[in-house]
Amino acid sequence: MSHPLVLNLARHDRLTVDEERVVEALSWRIHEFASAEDMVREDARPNESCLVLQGFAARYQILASGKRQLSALHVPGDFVDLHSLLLKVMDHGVIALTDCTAAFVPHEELLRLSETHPHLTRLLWLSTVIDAAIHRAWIVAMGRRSAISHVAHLFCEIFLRLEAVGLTDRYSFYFPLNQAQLADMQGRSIVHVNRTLHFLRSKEIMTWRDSVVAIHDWAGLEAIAEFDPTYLSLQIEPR
Amino acid sequence: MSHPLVLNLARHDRLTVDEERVVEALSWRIHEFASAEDMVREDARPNESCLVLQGFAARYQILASGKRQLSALHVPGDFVDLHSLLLKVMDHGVIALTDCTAAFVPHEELLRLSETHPHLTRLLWLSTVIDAAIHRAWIVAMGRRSAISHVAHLFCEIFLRLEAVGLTDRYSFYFPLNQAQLADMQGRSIVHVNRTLHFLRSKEIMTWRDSVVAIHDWAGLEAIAEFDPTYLSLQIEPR
DNA sequence: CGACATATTGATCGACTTCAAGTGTAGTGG
DNA sequence: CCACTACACTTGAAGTCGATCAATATGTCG
Repeated sequence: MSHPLVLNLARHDRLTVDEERVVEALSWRIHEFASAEDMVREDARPNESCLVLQGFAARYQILASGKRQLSALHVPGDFVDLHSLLLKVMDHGVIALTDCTAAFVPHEELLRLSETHPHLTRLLWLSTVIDAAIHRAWIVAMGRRSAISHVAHLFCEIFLRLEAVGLTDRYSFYFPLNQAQLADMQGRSIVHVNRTLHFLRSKEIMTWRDSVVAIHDWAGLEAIAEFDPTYLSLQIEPR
Repeated sequence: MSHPLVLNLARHDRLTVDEERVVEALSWRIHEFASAEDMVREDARPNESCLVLQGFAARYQILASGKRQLSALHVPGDFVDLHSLLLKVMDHGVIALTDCTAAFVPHEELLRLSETHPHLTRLLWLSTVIDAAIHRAWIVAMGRRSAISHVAHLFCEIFLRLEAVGLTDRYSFYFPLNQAQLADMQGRSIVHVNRTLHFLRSKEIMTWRDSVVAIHDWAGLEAIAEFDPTYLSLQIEPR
């Protein structure tokens, strides 16, 4: 069984045996978080970066009014907090949306790796660039898609990302979030998210009950979302 | 006079003389674009990356309905299309919002640089990570700020980014875009952007006439935007 | 006839109005 | 925590009006 980060990077380009060893030799510190706990705090200056092993996490910011916006959702295998390696100061927080297990690695070791392993470095770089591509897809969805198309787009994305890490079962997957968390991803009210879910259910496109999402009409969902998976970079290429 | 990319990178960390030489030795190809021309096309697989020398550019996506959303604004000095180096396929297009001059550098040379100059590589990586941080700020603004706060936030950001490259004059700057382009950044209609600008004008906070933005009450603008410049990473630090 | 000034036209943009649709707030009950 | 209702507010769509500017046409004068 390979290390989760090896599996993550190997989804975009082949790794050499040496590169796999280097990743596995990093000193990973495992830590568990309860749902709603901060994994990384906003404005902090972390000296390690974290990877999600189990559970769902999200990047977030809170406004003075108390309103919260999630700017990214992270699933098992994602190297969530690689950004802090270079940003130094967190512009956002990372929160556990469910109980989570995370692995932390010291920035110092990642810096050393960047001095000696250019190809591995580019793959780490890639993972932050994919984060940015996903951010852009969210911006487009928030700005120009209807509420229904937006939520459909999000479920298309989540499905493909979970499928890539083997966490789907045909067209359904375990998704133990609540509608308030989904509303904070969409930048809409809970009531309105509820309305859009009601619509998708009534059209027999998808359901979400007891923490399980079941997509009954993938083609229909994709069509409503005008979904194009290019931005997820789910192909192996020399990088 | 240093190369624009040297100036860009040196805003976040010191460069050695050797590093400056390496950047300047890259084979830059200069190209001019008329307003509304594509600098990089969506779905393309570019083999070079481009930097904005003059003018304003933006990342964008177009939906089937014809609606357009800009996911980033780029000002002179920005290494806009570094993302394509690792993404390979463009998930978005880059368009000139005004007449623009851009400099292109082959991916091949950037790859070679990444093999030999780890510190420079990290600074290039940083520039993409800052793009991501700006994307997050936009997501938060689109999702949870009022239309007025959103537009105020955008003008705070643009002001600081232009100030960093010496393109401001006290609290005013040349900004030759139109309200339709601003609407496509905000994900709102032209009419509503017009309403928000009217509000800011009526409160004597800022004006935008004849392609010149003048901020009359910076503190007021910052307050409406709840602006925190952390995400722009405008400090020099070892990275 | 050419040189120059004055209209006409069309395109673009900003400002504004009206009305309809989308969305949020507050509250209920399961 | 989900589902739903009622009502108010925010925002969008469509359209009008006026200002500006460039390109073209027209007119006047030497």
